[in-house]
Amino acid sequence: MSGVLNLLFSFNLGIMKDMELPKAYIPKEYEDKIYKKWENSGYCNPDNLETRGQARSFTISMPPPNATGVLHIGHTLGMTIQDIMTRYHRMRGDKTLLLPGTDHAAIATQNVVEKMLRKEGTSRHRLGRKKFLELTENYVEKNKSTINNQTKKMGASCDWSREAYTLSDKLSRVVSMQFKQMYDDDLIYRGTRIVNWCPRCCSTLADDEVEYKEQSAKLYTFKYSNDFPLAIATTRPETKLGDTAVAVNPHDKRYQKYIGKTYQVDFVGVPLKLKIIAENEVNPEFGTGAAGVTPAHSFADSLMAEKNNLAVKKVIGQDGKILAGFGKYSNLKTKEAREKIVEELENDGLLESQNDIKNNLSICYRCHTEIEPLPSLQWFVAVNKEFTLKNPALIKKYGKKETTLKEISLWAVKSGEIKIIPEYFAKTYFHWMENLRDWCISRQLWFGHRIPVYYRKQAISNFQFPISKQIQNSIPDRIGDKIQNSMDDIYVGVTPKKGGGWVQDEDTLDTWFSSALWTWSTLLEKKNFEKFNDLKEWLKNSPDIKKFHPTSVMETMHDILFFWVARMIIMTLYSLNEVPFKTVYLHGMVCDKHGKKMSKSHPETCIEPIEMSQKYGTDALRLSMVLGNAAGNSLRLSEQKIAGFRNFTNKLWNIGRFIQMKIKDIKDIGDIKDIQLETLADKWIISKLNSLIREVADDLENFRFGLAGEKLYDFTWHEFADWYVEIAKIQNNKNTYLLITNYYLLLLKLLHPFAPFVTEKIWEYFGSGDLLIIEKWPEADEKKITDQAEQDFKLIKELISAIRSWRKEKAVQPKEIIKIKVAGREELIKNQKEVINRLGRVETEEVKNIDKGDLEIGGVKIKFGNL
RNA sequence: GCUCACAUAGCUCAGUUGGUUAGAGCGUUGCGUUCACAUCGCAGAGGUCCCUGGUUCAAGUCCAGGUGUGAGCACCA
Repeated sequence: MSGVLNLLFSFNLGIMKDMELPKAYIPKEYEDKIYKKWENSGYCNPDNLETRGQARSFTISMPPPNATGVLHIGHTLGMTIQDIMTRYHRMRGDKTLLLPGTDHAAIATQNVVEKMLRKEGTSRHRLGRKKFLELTENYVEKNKSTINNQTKKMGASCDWSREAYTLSDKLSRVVSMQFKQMYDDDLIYRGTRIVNWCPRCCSTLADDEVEYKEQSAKLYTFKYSNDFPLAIATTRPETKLGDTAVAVNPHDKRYQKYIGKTYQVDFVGVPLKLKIIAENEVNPEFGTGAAGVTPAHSFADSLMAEKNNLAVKKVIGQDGKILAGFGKYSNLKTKEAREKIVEELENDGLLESQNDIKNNLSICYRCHTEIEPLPSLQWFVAVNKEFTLKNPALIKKYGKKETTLKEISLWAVKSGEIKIIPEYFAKTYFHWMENLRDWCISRQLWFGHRIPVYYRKQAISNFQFPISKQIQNSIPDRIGDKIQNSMDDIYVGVTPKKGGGWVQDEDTLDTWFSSALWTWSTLLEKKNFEKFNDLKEWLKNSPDIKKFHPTSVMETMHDILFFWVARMIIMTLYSLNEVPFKTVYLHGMVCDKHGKKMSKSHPETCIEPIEMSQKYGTDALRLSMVLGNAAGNSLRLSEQKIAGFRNFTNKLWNIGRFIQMKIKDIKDIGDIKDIQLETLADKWIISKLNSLIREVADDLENFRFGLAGEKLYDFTWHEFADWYVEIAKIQNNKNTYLLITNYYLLLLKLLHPFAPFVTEKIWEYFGSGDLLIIEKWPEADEKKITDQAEQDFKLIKELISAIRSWRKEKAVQPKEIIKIKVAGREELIKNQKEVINRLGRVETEEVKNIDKGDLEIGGVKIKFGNL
């Protein structure tokens, strides 16, 4: 009996006698106070629990919410899962850290602030960079505290002493160091590439910031000129001013004779030099089977241009207008130029046809302006360039020293160094990683990490924001060349270059650049961090890195697998030569009950976490996030579901009330060792409970949170409360109540990760005097798991159900005397006579063995399976 | 176009490496206040596990094909 009953030693009857549990659990009266208790205890900081001999470490870096607004229900889902893992591991005695923080979210935040300015009739340009940034920081500061308060409301047991912010001085320093190191290793370069350019925002956009809108367009089929043999088809004739080739499929018999030839043509008054090239990508079925190649304004064409060493001719400028040098078309908007060109082709008899087609238009996700792909001078991370690994441990596992960011990042997941849950997302990851292009990391924004690059003054005349016209004219002829910087002098470094004509790059970094470092930038030593100029030195002097990195689990929504998760893998493998986390757990999207995404633009579909927490309690909200859901799946949520779990927390509470009431009558606890487990029900419940302990731990270790929660829910309500508590009333003796108390306390522990508030509150009445949050996680006693007891009791349950059903059907009055005839097991049934009588509300007089038929109650034969 | 996931009760979904009679919550029908709980209890109704074929002693689970739904990526000149 010892394992489970040891609890009784710390069991304090005195507390219980003085305070009585109120009739119903009212979460909002307790939750804030309980969170304060956890905070004040210091238990969420693993440093304070070091005496517990922690062997394993368990770390989660919480995905930092954008500092733009308030938490939504999606955050609640993530935080709940993270906190379940955290509380479980903390109770297991692991060195456990849940690290909170916020993300400056450059583009999103700047966008929100700019919108506010617009409302006030001003703009960031009118305010100036310094003023604008001050304003934005104030705004962020306000949001950060809202977010932190809401995180607390959700019960996240994170270590606030380690709270981080991506744009803090400390993390900004890390970002600069990372940039410099990568620059020195030739993994960051400045070059001219085709980028997604929004003419309205005057900024580059990342590939994932581009949205697509289906539209109907006109597909024009025409010849460039009369002396050119092929007709081409395009929806954008104006870009054809920049064509330098025509591509055909190498297997297309119609055009094979032209391949390799070069033609000089006069296209609507503009001279073009066109080479006929062969490309497998060209679909002979589409249009005429010949495609005009515009290297400067199409991603696909720029690749062809690179392969075939074609000239790049820019047609459209950053303002979305045709550049100078194109005669009457210059300075026209693209649409105007298109119309004019089509008209001219028609007049010249070159236009063969125009057909309506549907195609996808790329638009800016912020302002929905049409994106212009155009070449621009930007900073990039080279994903295919070789670099040398330094960490012997990684080299040993990986098998060689030389690698590229793409290769090593693919390897990390393929080799199992990083495990993705659910597994099928690994395929998505591979697909994305294999097709990854160099990552454009510069943004023409103000809010963010300023690029730590400084140029000499005399060179600056060539480089000002917005990128000047002069630059446009200095586009090199070949895409993909690493530009030889036209600046006289360039300096990349952590400490600013001041004076001497040095001026810093105007641009900022993609927000994902800083969040890619999140798992370890947050763990770097905070004290006197300014003294570190070198990342290696800083890492070496950061004890938290040794203790907590690689982190254990990255828990986040699957939509940022690429933008964030993949980039953490890339950047961390590079700078630390280790993985950022061992497991990636991806949750799905929270939808309304109709399966629609909850969106801010439709407030009626949104379920607000704080409102739900107030109404039903955070525990109910948390349970509704986890139970009935599995990794990766979207979660349909309704208020009704949350209300259902509120009922559960109340049930749990009321079991406590019952126990409290009963235990009060017991004056003398006596010696625990004397407690005997005698009845079938006793043996059954302890067997069940130990199975439960084993299964819940197994589920939690294997990230099956929904299953673990459902088992706990089911056991608590439908085994413990519905059966064992009812039988305890029958057995009605001290031993039973002491046992039931112990089992209840065990249950509180098992439920604590899922429903931390109600369990902690009940623990106040029943517990050891210390907080439940650090109680030891129960271990299953395998010896107590007995199939026989479970089978036998299952039979009794079924028999009682059969009797109840029979009583109902026959409208039998309580206490009626019945005869039960069974085929076998009559001894067992005789032994359980009292339980059967009380729970079945009958009086059994006779239990007889019969030869035929399964079961007969009161002369009625009943279908019965398990005898 | 490419890739992936999903399809189980009226609704929302669980179902781990194939293994007793396929489960839960909500809803629904009937009964019920026995002193923890009506935020409760008891009982009931409700399923061709999308279709077809295959592997197996055994398939909701594995394989192939089909149908439907959703998602991600690419984007076509």
